[in-house]
Amino acid sequence: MIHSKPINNIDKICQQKGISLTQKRHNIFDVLLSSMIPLSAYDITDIYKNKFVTSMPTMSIYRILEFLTGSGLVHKLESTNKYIACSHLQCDHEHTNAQFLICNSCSEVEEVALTQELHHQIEVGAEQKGFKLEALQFELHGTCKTCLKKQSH
Amino acid sequence: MIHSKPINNIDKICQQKGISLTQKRHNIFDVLLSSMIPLSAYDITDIYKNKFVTSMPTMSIYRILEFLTGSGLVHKLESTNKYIACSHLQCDHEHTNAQFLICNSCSEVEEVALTQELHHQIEVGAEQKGFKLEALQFELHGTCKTCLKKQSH
DNA sequence: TACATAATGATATGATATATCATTCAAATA
DNA sequence: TATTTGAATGATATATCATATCATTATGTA
Repeated sequence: MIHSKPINNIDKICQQKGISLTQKRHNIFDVLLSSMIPLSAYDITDIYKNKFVTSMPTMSIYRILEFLTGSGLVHKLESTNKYIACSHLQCDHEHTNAQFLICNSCSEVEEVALTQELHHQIEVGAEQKGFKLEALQFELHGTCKTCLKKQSH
Repeated sequence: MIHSKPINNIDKICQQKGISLTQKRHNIFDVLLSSMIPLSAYDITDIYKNKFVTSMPTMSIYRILEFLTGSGLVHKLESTNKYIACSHLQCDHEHTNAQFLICNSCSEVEEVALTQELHHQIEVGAEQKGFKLEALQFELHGTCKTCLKKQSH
């Protein structure tokens, strides 16, 4: 179990950042926040219907996911095509350099900030090839602590 | 233009590695090798038809791509859902740690070996979280040398 | 209220991918 | 050479992920 603690002050954060969080956007964020594992837009559709009784079209969910990822509240995992709430919203630093430890066994994800040091090294490596990096997002697949323990039994 | 030089000794390499490269697998590999940019399975379907006159069902192409990626001859870019021929087949080292510089402007990709140093750092960072890494694949998005030059004009 | 703009809904369709069963090919052996 | 067997490929259906577009509704402001 590598899930991080819930975020309760999302409204305050959004107010500070000037992000307009409608009720529905808030709901989608809540669905992601309540989930132990990343969800697809269609997963969210199903969970939303159960959780909020009323249903939302998947296309609206995609739109809201786009808004939430654009605002930095949610990340999209490119390697699995799933979405996850940012677990570093409390921090005041930028989150353009995220590193995700994705467990192939239980699907849980831990979000880790990339160290300045590491980021710098990678950037310099790219620069040597004449390549200008944009935001980094590393998706590291493997096995989490809990699943490793289970396997060793 | 960051494309690497073509690989002519693919058959010899496969023989050495014990990879059974059928004509059709060879053809798919050729399509990828001839392309400056990563291709989707459906892209390959179209190109294959033109290049080899006869057509191959996309599902067969998926199967062959699975074989080729499993053999290490081809990489799948998770961030774009496209496939690319490995450009380090000549080398005798393992290619479990690849880094791709993906140009968002021209779509060309440069495959760079991850340094032992960097790999080690990342592995240790993950280990500190109790996380056991599998093969690393970093997909770095940005702008390549050529496109940067063009933009500055 | 009236207007303008942002947010959401509805519908259609495109793009990527897997599952399954049938058929063909190719190597090994009788 | 004929036969067998397993690997490779074809065909069909369908699941999954995603975007485009136009219509409608909600919200803030003059």
